[in-house]
Amino acid sequence: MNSVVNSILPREFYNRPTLTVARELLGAILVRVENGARVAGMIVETEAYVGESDLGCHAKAGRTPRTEVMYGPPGRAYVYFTYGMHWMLNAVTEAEGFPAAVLIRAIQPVEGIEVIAARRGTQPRARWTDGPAKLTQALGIDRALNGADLCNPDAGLWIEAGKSIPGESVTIGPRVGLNTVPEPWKSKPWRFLVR
DNA sequence: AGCACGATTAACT
DNA sequence: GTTAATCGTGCTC
Repeated sequence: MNSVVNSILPREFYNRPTLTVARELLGAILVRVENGARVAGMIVETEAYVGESDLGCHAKAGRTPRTEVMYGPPGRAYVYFTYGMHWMLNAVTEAEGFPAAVLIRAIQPVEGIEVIAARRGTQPRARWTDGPAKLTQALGIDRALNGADLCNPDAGLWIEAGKSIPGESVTIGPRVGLNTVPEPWKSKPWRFLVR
């Protein structure tokens, strides 16, 4: 193989139950291309947000300008702004018309270390990309990528197959930051993390 | 038109 | 452990 792009995960990967996609994204490589340069990291933490009935999911508000992308086809990026300053990256999952997505919460830097260091260098290396808003800052992801097709390399953002993470290396637990979300949604074990 | 709050982070006591 | 930063979104009036 001689391609610059290595096995981009296809749309069928995302067109499956969100929990399955969240689990299988662990070990995959999130790739951003800016001005022809690759900045990439291995995904080590994800969370699933599943449908209008999930009161932790933005789609609980139904179809609105903000949630529209989640109702679209799988394999697109849902990027949203929160806390007045942070961008979060999700991969849209399941069939078109059903709103669901996987939040990418942490990556381990693999390529483009200099670019990441330039953006995150004020912090210790171990904290460069260990949070959902940290990795979007490190990879230069913002509203311009909302709705981008992760299955089309022209968009400059995609996910490649990476290494398989064995079950004994995966920790599963409740999603983080859902402080005012009612039970049982607040405690659903929909967070996946590589030890 | 106004308001409360957020799938967070970094700095500080 | 606590808190400021900072503004888009969805809901109420």
